[in-house]
This record gives sequence, structure tokens and C-alpha cells, in this order.
Amino acid sequence: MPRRPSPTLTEAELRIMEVLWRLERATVAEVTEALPPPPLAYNSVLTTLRILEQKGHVTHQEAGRAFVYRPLVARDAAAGSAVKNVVEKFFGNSTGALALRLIENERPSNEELARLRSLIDRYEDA
Amino acid sequence: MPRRPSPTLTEAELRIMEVLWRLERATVAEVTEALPPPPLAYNSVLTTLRILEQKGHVTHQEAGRAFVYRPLVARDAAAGSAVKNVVEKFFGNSTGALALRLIENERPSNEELARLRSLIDRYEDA
DNA sequence: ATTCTGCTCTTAAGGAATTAGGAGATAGGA
DNA sequence: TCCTATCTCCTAATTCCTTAAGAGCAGAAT
Repeated sequence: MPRRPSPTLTEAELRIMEVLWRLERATVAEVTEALPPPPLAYNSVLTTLRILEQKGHVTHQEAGRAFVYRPLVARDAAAGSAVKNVVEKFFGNSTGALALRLIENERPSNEELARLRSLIDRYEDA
Repeated sequence: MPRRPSPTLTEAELRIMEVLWRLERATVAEVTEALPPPPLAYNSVLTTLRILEQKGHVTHQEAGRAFVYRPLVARDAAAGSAVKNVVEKFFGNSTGALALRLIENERPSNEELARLRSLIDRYEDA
């Protein structure tokens, strides 16, 4: 039986998306240019963008003879999906369990601690 | 350029690993038996176990004429890798940033809140 | 005007990984 | 001896990643 498509952004897809999130809108050439090393051939970028479009992560409009691509999914949303995936797979769908484990494993920065405390205070009030 | 093997457990691999983590040690037949639906053919399970062994996630010893497979990686460690992957990709390697976001997005249970508070208290003391 | 240059997208290909399972050798027991 | 469970070897479908080859077209050069 066939292989199932990746539920999250693959490595190559993410590399392209990062550029697009940064530039907001860009042609294939611009993405290729702005890509951090290692470089990719123009066609590789184009192919990946086409796949991303097929998967609904980006869209394009024609401008002159070039396509201008634009993200349809914000970086935050993509991050959320990736986290959701892991939480489902490994933490019995409990985001709290993951948060607890993260904080157990590593001391957050002072600023993060302060913000955590204020969040928790607010939750405990309610 | 070649394709790199998945840095984390794939869907099918994870399904097998979950069984193995539960059973601790098991023959191919036992894994096949214990697999939640949809069922897999004996050979499919065997193939996946071989891949998992090649990737270093499990090992086997012969016992009679059957192979007994055993996890080499604990579930916790696999969960940690998956989380690390997401934190690197999306949260600038800051576990605190992810924890903060998780707690912002969804109120933890009362028990989790209590444990979070005690953790934070301890960190702030130090 | 015709040709060349350079950019665009389209088509195609190919290798590695993932997922699933069939065919057959083989060894142990009935 | 024959059956059955087990492993080894192999095929196949599909995704992922990358790139070559080529067709189309705008603008520059001749």
C-alpha cells in the first residue's frame, strides 16, 4: 500500500516557507535568491512551491510572466500544527503534560518565568 | 542529492513502537497480534521492525526459531526527540517559548497548574 | 526583421525512503 | 514425510527531493 503524505511540513518545504514568511510575497527567483545555503536550483524551488500550493500552504498570482507566491498559512499556525501533531502522538493530547515536561526539563529564562507566573495566577483566579 | 531518512519515527514505525513499548519484548507474531486495527500482515510488521533495527530503535535476539524484539529507545526519549525537533524548527530552540505558548493557548488542569506553580516557585527561589 | 539572450513555466526523470505484502526456503514438530 | 511458522528476498506503489531539458516570450543585439 502507498505511503501517506506527511501531515506536517517536510524539511525542504519548511525551508521554502521560512523564506516566504520573511518576504511575505516573492517570485520563484526571489525565493531562490533569498534561500540560506545550501542553494537550490530554480526548478527545485519551483517544484516545492507547486507542492506547497497543492497542499494549500501557499497560493500564487501571475504578475507579468512570473508567479508571485504568498503564504496562505501563517508561521504561527504551522508551528501550532506541528506541536499538535507531537502532542497527539506522544502526550495523549494533553498540552499541559507537554508544558510541564518542558519546564521540568529546563529552567525557563527569568522573563519567561515571570510571564508563566502571571499566566498561572490568572488561571488560578478564574 | 539523496533523501535523508526521517529524523523522527514515521507513522508506521510509531505504530509498531507503541506496541513494543507496551509489551517490552515481543516476537513478530506477538506484535502483529497486539497491533490495534487496522491489522498488518506478518511480513509488513517484520519489514518495519527490520527498518527500526537498522535505524537503531530496536534490537532482536533469537529465541528458538523466532526473533524477540526489544526497544532500544524508551518512549520518553522518542517523545523528547520529537519535541526537540519541533522546538528547533519553530521556536528558535527555546523550550520556554513553546511552554509559554502551550499554556497561553489552553488552560492546564488544576493538578497541572499546581505542579507548574511549584516548579516555578522552586526556579525563582534559586 | 531576425536572431540571440535570458528569464519564465512545463514536462519529465530518477534515486532514496516509506509502507505494504507476496513467494519461497527452511527448520521444527506432528 | 508433511505441515506450519518463521525468516530472507523481492516487488510495487507513492512520496520526497532534486534537477535536466525544453518550450514560450520579452527585450536587446545585429
